[in-house]
Amino acid sequence: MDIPTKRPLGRPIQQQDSISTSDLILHSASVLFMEKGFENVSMNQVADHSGVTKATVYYYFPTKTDLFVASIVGVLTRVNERIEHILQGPGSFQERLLKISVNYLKVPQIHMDDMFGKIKQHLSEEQQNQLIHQEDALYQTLCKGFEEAARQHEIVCSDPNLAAHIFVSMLRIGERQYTGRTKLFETTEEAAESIISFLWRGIHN
Amino acid sequence: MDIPTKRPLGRPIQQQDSISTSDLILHSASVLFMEKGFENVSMNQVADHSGVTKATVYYYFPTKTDLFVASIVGVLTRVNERIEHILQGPGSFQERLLKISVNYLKVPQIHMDDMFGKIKQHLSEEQQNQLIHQEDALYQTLCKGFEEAARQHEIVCSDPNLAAHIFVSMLRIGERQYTGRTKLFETTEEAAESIISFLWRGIHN
Amino acid sequence: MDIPTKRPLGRPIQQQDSISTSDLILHSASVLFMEKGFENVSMNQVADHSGVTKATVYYYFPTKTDLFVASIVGVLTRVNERIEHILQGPGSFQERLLKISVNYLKVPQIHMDDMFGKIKQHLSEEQQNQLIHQEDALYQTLCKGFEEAARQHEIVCSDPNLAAHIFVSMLRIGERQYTGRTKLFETTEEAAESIISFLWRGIHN
Amino acid sequence: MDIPTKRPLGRPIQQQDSISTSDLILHSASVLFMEKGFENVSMNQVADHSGVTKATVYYYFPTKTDLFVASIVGVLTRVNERIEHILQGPGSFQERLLKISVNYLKVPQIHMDDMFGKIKQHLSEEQQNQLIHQEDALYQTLCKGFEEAARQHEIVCSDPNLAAHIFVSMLRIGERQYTGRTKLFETTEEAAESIISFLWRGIHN
DNA sequence: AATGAATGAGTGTTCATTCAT
DNA sequence: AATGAATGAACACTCATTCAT
Repeated sequence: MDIPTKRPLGRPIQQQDSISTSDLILHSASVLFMEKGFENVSMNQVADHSGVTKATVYYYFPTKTDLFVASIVGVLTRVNERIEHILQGPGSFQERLLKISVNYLKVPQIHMDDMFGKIKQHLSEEQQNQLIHQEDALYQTLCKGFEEAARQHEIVCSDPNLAAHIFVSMLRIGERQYTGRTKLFETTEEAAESIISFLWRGIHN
Repeated sequence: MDIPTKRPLGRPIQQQDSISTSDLILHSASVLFMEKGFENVSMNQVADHSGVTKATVYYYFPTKTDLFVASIVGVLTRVNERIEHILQGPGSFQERLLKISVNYLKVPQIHMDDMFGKIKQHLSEEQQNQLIHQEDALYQTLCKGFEEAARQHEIVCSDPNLAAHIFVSMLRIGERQYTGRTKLFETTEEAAESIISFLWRGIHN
Repeated sequence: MDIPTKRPLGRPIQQQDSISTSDLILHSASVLFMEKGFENVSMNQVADHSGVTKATVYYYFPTKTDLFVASIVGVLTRVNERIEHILQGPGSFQERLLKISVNYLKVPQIHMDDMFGKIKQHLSEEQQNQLIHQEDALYQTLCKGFEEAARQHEIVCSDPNLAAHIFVSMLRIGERQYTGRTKLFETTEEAAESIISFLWRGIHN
Repeated sequence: MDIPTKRPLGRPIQQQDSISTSDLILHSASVLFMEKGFENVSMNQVADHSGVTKATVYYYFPTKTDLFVASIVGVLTRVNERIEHILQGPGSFQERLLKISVNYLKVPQIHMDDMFGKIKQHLSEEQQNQLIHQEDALYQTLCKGFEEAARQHEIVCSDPNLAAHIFVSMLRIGERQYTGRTKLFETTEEAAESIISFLWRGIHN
């Protein structure tokens, strides 16, 4: 019988340089939500994964959807920052896009739009807006990247916003693991390269 | 108070030329599953939507996942037939692809791959295979279309399989309704055209 | 896909020397009920085990309890006949009792009285009486055996009815398989002998 | 219409010196399980009988079988203590055995072995072991009683373990209420005396 | 004689949420 | 700040039974 390390009641002594309980929960939540999706994660699971009790989770996040929104917004924010950083870095546009692709593909199931369609029903308008806003920010970052690249004549692109969306959409196929017999790509890197290469050329003759 | 037309117990009087109960359920199920996703549809909802009792649903489909698989396989099969039919029809490849896009986009949330990632956990290996097989069939149909078009020199395409996947991936952005301020497209047709046009050219200079 | 050998509708051609459907069901039922107990056997299981449909089971037995009573009465009747036959056979009383014990112990879980306590709640008075009557018959058969043996001075026994009940009760310990570390008996025969021997020292003169 | 005193949501106001909810449930459960048997008691019934909701029952006992095991182990433990206490008390062995019998017979359907056969299928190995262990403890207590009595020359008994089992087995007939016309005993006390008397003639010297 | 289709009432279990401490 | 105890509503699934064929 292993005694579960029960926290004493009351406010715990704040450990120096230990992350706050709320961040702890947020982190657990985003991991779980991204892995399993909204409906397949229970507040109990979040609590267990965080090492706190369910009531504590509720202390910080009044509802499950609040927790969901907060955790996804957090992830999107970090991804956005990462993309921005890469875009402002060195290299040709194609090289930077490749870097983004690889990074993006390594975040499991970040493709929020998939979720949104089905999860919308659970969210308040306010909560939807929060998510949409954050997602938009991400697309705008990419959009600006395409715009700048067009201005520099690195690419030809009449609708950079569309390009941004199509780019993200295409990335998704890099995740396909379950494709029956013929695996599409061997590695994340290969996937990224193929996709970028396709994006560049299209199928015209 | 509206009295719900309750069926009596026991076997109902055989109605001539009315669709079978099992097809009725299957239809309700596919509508609901595609609209809300696996977890957000309860067997009770399917039953209500079909106008039968939950027990009747279970009479035909032993588990929820069985119902899910059966209904999705049905949808995929019909979509596949439709695509095949369009591909074998008249018009340039681009025109036919456009037709497919419009059709495809009108089926709400047919994008199974999104689901799979999260739903996998609920399915037996056998059930996963069924779904994968059906999805593969669809991609193969498209793949053949790209191959043939390449042979006819309508397009240039070194990897028709990849092209098929990318095509489907791109279609997905046609569904984006919730994109905050700037709606991407006004109509399904416009979406289809923009996407096809992008697919054709890519972003190269 | 194996096609289940579906019987055609309507009355089947009566096979010569094939047992009647009703007996078939009765047999399956008694096997299942004795193995798992009343509550753990569903009408569906009985139907499957019999190779007929549930509706057919209901055609012969209007309710589950009716089927239960009929099947148990059948078993008890056969056991009673068997005991009577042994008692009227050759050998000393002790030898015949031993034979009964071994036979009895090989019928799994014939100890109806255990069941009765819990199953009573499901049975109508009439059904309870049927079972009780059949059980009584069994005890009376044994009782007469003890009486006769006392008259023949093979045993000393002031209350043969009590002796009969105690005898059956004792037999029950022969079934104990799950007794933790120390198994009580190695074989059915050993169990029967030990029990009879114990019983004897209680009824000898 | 009697308004059922509904508890409000959330943690209830701490009542001083009132038994814990978990004990309350345990008590209800053991009463019900012993009266009706495992399968005929629903979690809803346990909840109603305890005056809590089903969810509360699940708060303390994760599954029905867990509740069952916990409640039976509790009963067996208490019975064991009671027997031990009587055996260590004053009086001849026969007198003490009589006391045990009367006590034992007043606990309805404590005869676990009956249950086990049928209930096994629902229990995990671990759970079965718990039950078996507790039952064994009880038989060992009795066994030691028989051993000690033999050492004191109060009885003659070559196999005290067998004697313990047979003793318990015999007690069972004291419960027979449903024996058709001829009731075996009028009172519990009479039953106990008859059984002990019968047992004695089997172990006297 | 035997069946296929349907049902109503339950079962065990989970979950998001609430509240006194 | 954090918790333990409790709830109401739902969920997937089962079962004995009914009835037109």
